[in-house]
Amino acid sequence: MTATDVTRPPARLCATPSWLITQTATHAARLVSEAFGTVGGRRYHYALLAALEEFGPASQAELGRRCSIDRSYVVEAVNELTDKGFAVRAPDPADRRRNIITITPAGERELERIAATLDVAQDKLLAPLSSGERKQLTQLMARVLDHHTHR
Amino acid sequence: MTATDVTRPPARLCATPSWLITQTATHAARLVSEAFGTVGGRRYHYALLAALEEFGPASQAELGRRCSIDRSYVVEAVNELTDKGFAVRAPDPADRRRNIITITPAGERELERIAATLDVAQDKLLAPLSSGERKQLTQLMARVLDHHTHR
DNA sequence: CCGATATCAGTGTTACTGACATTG
DNA sequence: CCAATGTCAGTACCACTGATATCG
Repeated sequence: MTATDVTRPPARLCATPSWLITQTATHAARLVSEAFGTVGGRRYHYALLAALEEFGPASQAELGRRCSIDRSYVVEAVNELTDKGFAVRAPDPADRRRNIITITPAGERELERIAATLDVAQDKLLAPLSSGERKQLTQLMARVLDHHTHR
Repeated sequence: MTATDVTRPPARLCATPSWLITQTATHAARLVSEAFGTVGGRRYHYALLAALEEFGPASQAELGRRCSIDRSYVVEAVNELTDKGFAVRAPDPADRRRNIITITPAGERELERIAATLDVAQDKLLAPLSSGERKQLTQLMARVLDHHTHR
């Protein structure tokens, strides 16, 4: 029995989804950071590169909406991507407020490299769950998230 | 169809549990903060009060272990709880390194008040899920979290 | 001497807010 | 005039690290 487990959390917390989710998110963020090593790998790079690859060139505002990243942070992340040669920033001739961001071949290779690294981290994160349970969890979370991003 | 939905996230992200979890955690934290209003209500207060109520008086180190709160943050949170009269801090005569934290009657009332407020937030958070699905999600998350807190 | 405790100071990430100039 | 865009400065929350003094 674990009746005397000094690390056992209060029952109220274990029954509170928001606590479970925020706690697990902390572990998830740590696992992902560790997977990237301390070398630069921002978590946002993956999201932005994935959006660029799937939907093609886009403005910074569109990238922010798709990836739920604040505009001010998109600026920094795109700076880093262009610094490393993973994306190109160019003014949009049709709308001079916008920048058009385009992924480069090096960026596509980086995307696949990050994806492989991330896969390992997902496996560690969901280690105690079976394949079917992982799919269940993913689908439930996707529905919750979709509900909140569509207001 | 939502084929032209400008807010649709990349498919890669929707299939990445760590992204789903961290994104949902952000929404959860926002909902909980809103529920507490801007009036003081740290998220930690609930965890600490719940631990004190369930396990009785405890040292700050024990509270930190049970609630997964860093020692340095336990100090601040306990300061706030004692300032508001929700807990009492007293030196442990049996071990003079320790402080013994005890919940007060006002703290127990506050705990119930926060619990009711939190219930509403949980309902908003999991709005798109049925009762059975909410239980499923909660149990899956609890197993993942348990795995990582027990190393 | 080692380990645990409480405290404090400081850092890094990230969400958010507000301001601003430019453009549609 | 209003809305959107890109940029920047600043704030808040919180996880984490390290230092320190005290005590078992």
